Amino acid sequence: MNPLLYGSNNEERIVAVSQYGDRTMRVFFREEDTIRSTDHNFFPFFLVSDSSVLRDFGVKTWVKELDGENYFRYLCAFSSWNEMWDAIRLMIERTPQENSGKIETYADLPFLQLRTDAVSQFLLQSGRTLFKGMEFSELHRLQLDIETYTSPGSRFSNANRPGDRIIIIALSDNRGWSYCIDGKSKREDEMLRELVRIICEKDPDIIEGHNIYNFDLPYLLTRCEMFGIDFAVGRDGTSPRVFDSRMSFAERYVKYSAHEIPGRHIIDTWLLVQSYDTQKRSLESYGLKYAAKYFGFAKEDRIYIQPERISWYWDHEPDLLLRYALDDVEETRLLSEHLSQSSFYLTQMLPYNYGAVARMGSAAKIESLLMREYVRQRHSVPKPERGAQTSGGYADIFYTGVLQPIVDVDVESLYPSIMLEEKIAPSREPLGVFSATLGELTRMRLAAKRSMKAATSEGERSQIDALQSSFKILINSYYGYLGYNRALFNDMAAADRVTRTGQQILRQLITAIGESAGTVVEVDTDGIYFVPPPSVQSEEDEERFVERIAKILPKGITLAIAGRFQKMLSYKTKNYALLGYDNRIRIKGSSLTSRSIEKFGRNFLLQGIECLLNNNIDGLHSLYVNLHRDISDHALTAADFARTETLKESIESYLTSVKSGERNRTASYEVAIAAELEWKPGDRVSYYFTGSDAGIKAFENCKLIDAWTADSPDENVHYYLRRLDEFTRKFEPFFQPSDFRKIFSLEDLFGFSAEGIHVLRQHVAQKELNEEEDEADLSRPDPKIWLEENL
DNA sequence: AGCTGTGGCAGGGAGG
DNA sequence: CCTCCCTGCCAC
Repeated sequence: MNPLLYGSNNEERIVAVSQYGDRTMRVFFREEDTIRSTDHNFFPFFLVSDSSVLRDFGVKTWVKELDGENYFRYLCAFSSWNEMWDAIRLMIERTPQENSGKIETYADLPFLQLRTDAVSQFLLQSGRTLFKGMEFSELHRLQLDIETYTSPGSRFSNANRPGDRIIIIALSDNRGWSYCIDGKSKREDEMLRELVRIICEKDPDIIEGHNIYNFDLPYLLTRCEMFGIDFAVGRDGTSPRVFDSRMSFAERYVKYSAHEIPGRHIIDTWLLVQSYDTQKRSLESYGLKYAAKYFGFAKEDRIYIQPERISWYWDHEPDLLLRYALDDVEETRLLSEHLSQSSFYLTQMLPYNYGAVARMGSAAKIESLLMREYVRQRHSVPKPERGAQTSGGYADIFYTGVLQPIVDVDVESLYPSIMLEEKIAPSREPLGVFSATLGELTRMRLAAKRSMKAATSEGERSQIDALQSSFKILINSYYGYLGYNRALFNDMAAADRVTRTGQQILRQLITAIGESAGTVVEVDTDGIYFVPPPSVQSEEDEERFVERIAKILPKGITLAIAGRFQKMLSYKTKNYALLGYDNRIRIKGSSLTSRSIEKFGRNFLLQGIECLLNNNIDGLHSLYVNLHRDISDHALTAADFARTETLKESIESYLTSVKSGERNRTASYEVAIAAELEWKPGDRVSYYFTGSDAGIKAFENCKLIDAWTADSPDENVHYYLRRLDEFTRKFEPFFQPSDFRKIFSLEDLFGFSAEGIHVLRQHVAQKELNEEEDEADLSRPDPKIWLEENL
């Protein structure tokens, strides 16, 4: 049976499994020797927090009390697979709710715990919960947003402070209905009761909100508790279950309070926006208003009210605030429509419900596919392998400067293709589910892409696109799963084989392009930017050229043109700018564009790069002179020179690691502590530097951005002029030293002449393939650089 | 109660 | 000055 389609017919489908009431059921893996010998390590067994759960079901169990740190009190194991299977079936019949959880090993116990919602790892839930065979448009989605009153003098709203309260509850759905519960005509307890009534009557499948986990739901629950109201919005009449959770987005993670409403699913567009941004990296903030504008969902006549002015508007212009709140829920609906569809379609393939899938990382998704099949075939599963990958993608730069024209070629789905062609899979995965599902997902994605071409309406297109992108997300995670040190089926050596093969393929392509008289400028993992040979003129020529190069590739690996550009400014590895044929400039890399770079610096770099790409040396000079003057004259505002950084640690863990000398004090944390901000890891803080000389200690001379006033500007001019110098130095590789000094000097505008100044193109010596620890190499001061003719 | 990976650049603190 | 180490941010 196709593991991806498991449970897609009614015979195979198993209804939701979980604990009942406050009785919790957990799944454990037990060391093989206790039950049955096998070539693998673990069998699944149950752990229950209350053994009477199983006794109630008449299951014969072996119960042992644990002591010490383990917070579960009882263990139960089964003497045979059939007994366990019977127990699962019984539970299924008797327990209608859902669960959630995770995996953890206990070093001192022969158990591997699946703290995850016991059985959702193993078994499919009801068709309605997994939305098998349904379309996104069939869901009933309700959007919710609350506005709160903040007592004077406070910076943040707080559900526990006297005077703070809910003033508006804005609601809408995807069937054209919208409504405001208005605190002018109702008491707050009446508002809350009305909300519970409306949710139960409307009976939506999904409840959506922007930052609903961390703000709206906790606030609502706190207020309900104060009024003694049961927030019973579950389909079974129960109130939400709350637990702390965290979601990781590439290098950072955010904490949030997950809520589960029985029978419904919660979608937090704040999390979805961040998840989207880990791939695109183009959002400046994750706020609703910014995100709605970014995606083009903001109406022209949309009302904007600064968060700190909400209470004022409530007192003076409540009607405007009502419109504002309705605009919020509408934007939430549109955002969610755009960002949650792929999770919806993924749900149909995974043994998790929609709300869980939207919160889950990709490794957990892959593992659930594997686990489901292993349990179905009643096969034991391995323990995670310790260790780490040793290799990654190949990245290199061959030229700096302005080059043209540019073709960008990508090896399509490099790592997945390698895994399929070279048959790379976890070594401890005898059932072959890894390769089978990867192959099947790839096949389904190609089929979806083909049918997209035949789609007639825009709605159909976007639906198929969501489907194929949900395949893509999973497919691209298979490689990451191999190297994940907590994955049950991980295989570090296999992960290394994948990346090494990828590196080889890239090097082959680089050689082939060079031998065909193309000029490779920059490469990274699976893509190459190069200048085609002079004989290649038209777009068709380029296509033929790429086709010819692609002939050297192994079977199953395909090359495609990912983009064509007028010019490229190549700066450093993973740092470059592109000038498209649409005259748009795209800047890549943390040293040229980064959210932690001050706004004035980002603008300076952007405009400077624009000048370089257009060979406008005069413009570059005046850009520098003007900015230098503005900084000196205090003509910038706090928004221009503020630095915004993410606080990745909690205050406790920051202070602990500073105390133990593990890390140094940092301005961002110090400023947050000094201002008594209450932050969660993942929150961002904006600050600026004060003091009167450039050699300040940053963490001792910083203030929150709010502390700055135009009347008494106390930003450290010397520091920011030094920053400007740091930004200009990024242009150093593009000019002769004397030209560089001329351009970035305060010489009078009319005295400056760009004559004779050219943008340099330099060849950068390629990194050694095998870094041999050889004396000669170490003594060499710098990579060899050849100066070449400018363009 | 949860978490996919490596490679690369920049900036700051601390100590030589 | 310089180097080391760390964190943050980004490309893929």
